[in-house]
Amino acid sequence: MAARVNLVDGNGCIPQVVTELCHIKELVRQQEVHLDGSVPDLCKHLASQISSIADHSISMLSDASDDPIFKATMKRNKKRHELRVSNADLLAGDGHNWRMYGQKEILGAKHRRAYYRCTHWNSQGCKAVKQVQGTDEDPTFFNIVYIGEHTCVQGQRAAVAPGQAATDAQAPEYKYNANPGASSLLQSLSSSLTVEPEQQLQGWDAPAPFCFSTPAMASGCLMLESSPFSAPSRSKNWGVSSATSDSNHVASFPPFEVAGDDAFFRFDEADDYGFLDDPDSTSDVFSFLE
DNA sequence: CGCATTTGACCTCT
DNA sequence: AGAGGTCAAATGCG
Repeated sequence: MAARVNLVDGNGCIPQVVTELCHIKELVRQQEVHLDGSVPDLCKHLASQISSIADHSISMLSDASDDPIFKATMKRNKKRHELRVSNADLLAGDGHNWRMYGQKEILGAKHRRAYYRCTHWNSQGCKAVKQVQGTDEDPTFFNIVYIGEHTCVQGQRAAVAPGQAATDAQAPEYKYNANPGASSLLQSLSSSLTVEPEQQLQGWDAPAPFCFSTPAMASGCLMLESSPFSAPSRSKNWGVSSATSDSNHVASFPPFEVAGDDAFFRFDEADDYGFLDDPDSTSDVFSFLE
């Protein structure tokens, strides 16, 4: 199974999560939170992921009203919902069938934007459309923009990533709520902290929350839960190197590689704030790899 | 042969 | 006028 980490703040308060993300991002930037240990790649990747996703999510929440596409879309009275997903999530699909109807080079973007329409747009007049574009900063992540709502009645099927054949893997659709920005934020975090099965460490037991703390906040916890999103079919190897299929070696491919048995991980502030001050608690970090 | 994808042209909007 | 979005013929694949 693939681990999925969902962000849960202490009070279930989304604005507080955003505030905490701002703190984390700033601390990482100022190197007040620095990471050490025998698995520096893991530490660096976690820090960089948190920082980049926080940056993206924060800007998404604050700038959406200035986005010309957003404005144009709102003019047409169509609901627009944006989120960032990993390639694994893209392959797992959003539960609907989509048919690509065009691709376009976008000015200033490294990757082309693909345009998808619900396969039932013709038969049932479903108006749902989505746009998929690889992010500039991380080619393994995609920005997905959903425009309009499904009016079709269909069986839930996995969507198809650009250039990929459909998979039989079934995945529940992404759950949206009345706060698309906040929902996207949480989904961005969740998808960015996905761990592929090959990257699991052996020997860790039941999942425990991976907690982080900064001086400016009480606490935030990345709670492991049974994923509402399914892992992609391994046979598709979406984004994975062409290593032999029976190999357990994962390519140098995000989220990260993990090696070594004596892993050690801590935030410097951990002692002051009561997290990860016990060598055994290093399992808190790695347990979410299960 | 049917369906999905690709791709260049055309349309719309700012 | 330029950029983004859509159309539709060509192409590929099962």
